[in-house]
Amino acid sequence: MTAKKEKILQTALELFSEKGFSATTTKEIASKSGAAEGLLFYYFKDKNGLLKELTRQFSFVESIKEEMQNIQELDPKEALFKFGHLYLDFLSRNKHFLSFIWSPEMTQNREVSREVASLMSSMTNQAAALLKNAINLEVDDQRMAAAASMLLSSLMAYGLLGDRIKESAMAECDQFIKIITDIILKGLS
Amino acid sequence: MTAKKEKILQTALELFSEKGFSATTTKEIASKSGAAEGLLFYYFKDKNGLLKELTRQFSFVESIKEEMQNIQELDPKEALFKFGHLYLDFLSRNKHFLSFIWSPEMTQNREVSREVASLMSSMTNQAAALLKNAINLEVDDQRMAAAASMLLSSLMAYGLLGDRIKESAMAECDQFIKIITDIILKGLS
Amino acid sequence: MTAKKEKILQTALELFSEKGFSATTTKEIASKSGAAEGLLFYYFKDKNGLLKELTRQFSFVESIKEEMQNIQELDPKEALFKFGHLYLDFLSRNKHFLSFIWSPEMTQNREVSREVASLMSSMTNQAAALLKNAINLEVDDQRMAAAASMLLSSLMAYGLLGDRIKESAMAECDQFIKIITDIILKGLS
Amino acid sequence: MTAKKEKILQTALELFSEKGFSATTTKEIASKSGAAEGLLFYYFKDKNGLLKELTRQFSFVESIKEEMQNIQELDPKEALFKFGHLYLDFLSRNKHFLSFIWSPEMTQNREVSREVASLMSSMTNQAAALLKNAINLEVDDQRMAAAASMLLSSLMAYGLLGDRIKESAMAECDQFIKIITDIILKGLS
DNA sequence: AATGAATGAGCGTTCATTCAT
DNA sequence: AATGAATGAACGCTCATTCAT
Repeated sequence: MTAKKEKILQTALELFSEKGFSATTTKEIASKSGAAEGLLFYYFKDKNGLLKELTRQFSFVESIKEEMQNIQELDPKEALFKFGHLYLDFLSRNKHFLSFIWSPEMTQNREVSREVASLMSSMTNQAAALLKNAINLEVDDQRMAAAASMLLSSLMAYGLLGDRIKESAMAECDQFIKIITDIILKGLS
Repeated sequence: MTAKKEKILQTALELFSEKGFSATTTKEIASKSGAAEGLLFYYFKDKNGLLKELTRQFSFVESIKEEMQNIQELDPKEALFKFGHLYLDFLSRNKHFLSFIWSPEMTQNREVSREVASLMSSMTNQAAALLKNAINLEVDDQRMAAAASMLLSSLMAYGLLGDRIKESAMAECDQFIKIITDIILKGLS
Repeated sequence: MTAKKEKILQTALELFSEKGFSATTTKEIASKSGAAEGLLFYYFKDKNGLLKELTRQFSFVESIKEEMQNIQELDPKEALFKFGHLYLDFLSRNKHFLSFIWSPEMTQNREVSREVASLMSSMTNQAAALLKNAINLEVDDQRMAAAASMLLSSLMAYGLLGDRIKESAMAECDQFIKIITDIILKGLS
Repeated sequence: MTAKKEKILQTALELFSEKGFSATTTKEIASKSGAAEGLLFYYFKDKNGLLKELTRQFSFVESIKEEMQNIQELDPKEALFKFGHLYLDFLSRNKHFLSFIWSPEMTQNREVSREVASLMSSMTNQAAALLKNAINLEVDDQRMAAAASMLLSSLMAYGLLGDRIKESAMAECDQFIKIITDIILKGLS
């Protein structure tokens, strides 16, 4: 992919995340990325095409998946901790884009919604698998699914809302992950 | 306040929540609320004025605080369950509006942010208090804060992201609340 | 209908006739008619809506129909002559618009084509009826239809192509009508 | 001339005739003719250059003049019929192109206009000559010119407007030619 | 000769906003 | 208080055209 195309995508990502989709103009994307406005349409057909490409790429940020390979070999509890860490990293790196993806104007968009749903589903499955490894007992499916969802949503709230809700008593990152995985594992047994 | 002004505000709230601020046109608000386009500007000066007026009357925030009054008198575990139920109801009722508030185009608005932070803080405190009542042991503050956050964020994910994440194994509402409070209480002890 | 709407229509008619549909810009129509560009879309939805309205009105130029009432009472041959005259007038008044209507970009347009077909069909019928009155014999349908078509197309060629083909030997208007009606009537008997 | 240049010209002629000049894009011409967009400008300088080159080679005009050579030797009435047939063929073959030539966006082009006028004039002369041969009497010039014009314009209307006017009673091609030549000849005598 | 990425003026259209009534 | 015709800046997008290769 050419450098100019890449630059347009990156600039669009920044602006959409910062101001929203409708509030970002194609002229703004073009001038900030140093390309002619026409080029944007030459590559992506229209403004929505740009968005589509962006969410497609974002879902490909299964760069986490690569590191998941190494995780499998760790001690189960450490693996869970490491997973929490990776997820939190991912969240903080894509903070703005995630809040963009969940905004009303995106929730209405079919393409985007589909990508997001598939991403979330794969994350939940991974979390459930790791939890299963970390405890020795059989746990019924509903309980397992709820536990996986708890893990992810607690991390998500911590990571995304972070600055806004951080109470005085709230633990630091590592500490927080340890506490919630501990509570969940104890709670499941 | 006249009925027409009220109607415009309500319609605007609905549309902003559903489609976002920029993606909603004044013409749409006017026609859906049965007012002439000009009236909107007569009352609120401009589109931003409408939004400002809207954020000034977060009546919905008060509504949940009131509902939570009578919880205190229940049996601790029942109180916790009831709390989860009320919160989930609140979330699903204001689903769109909450996602609107958190969208990029709104997070720049200081007034909105402050209001929401105060709501979340008060909910976390209440959750922590209810959890404390429901277990008999002393728990250290960080653990307690983490547990309260887990409870709220799990419910939030369940309520807000609902349609997007609901796995086949995911429990129904009541069942879900029971499972997560159970896990948290067991996990804390 | 407001004066401004009328002015826009008239200006559009002139410009479309002169330069064609695609080659005429909405900005040009707006500025030449003294209206804001937005007004054009307020009244007609889009550029095509303007065109549609124009052809609808044009077909209503059955103003000829009113004068056709008076024709019925004349002597048959005089009626035929008068009809030729009216038709020639109509052609010369709408010369440019007619050549516009038959241009490739309009022939592709369904709406326009339908209007034109209905106009032509009604003209042919009237011509056939008048011819029938002017001769006393029975004539078979195909011959009659061909004669009516001859009458109209001869007048059309005379009226529309006029300036371009006028041969030195070509008769003046009245004379021309007399000659061709005479030839047709003689030819039919 | 290279095959590619030829292909571009031919494709442009087709598209201009079908959709009009302004409504045809250079991109469309390029892709349909299998050439790169740039090549079009390399050969013809700009879009107008393409059009100019196109009008310079009205080969189709020559084609009909040649075909008309051998008519002279036939029996007068047969010659007249054959003439009508050739003319009608010519019209239907070049239908789109002729309507393109007559559209508002083209009538401004002097070169085109001149070429067409010369064609029409030569056709009218030939028609008059054939008519003169087919009847034995002397006919005055105006009557003769009118009759020739009737013949040509009736055929033109039949050929060009064809689809738009064809009434249920309208005769088939051969039949139509016979009827109108018959009417004209009878009408002249 | 031939390509196609890149350009930017200008297109049709939208929309917040004004204002006479 | 209430209307809706009227405005024009700015939007997303198209297109003829250029130019490095």
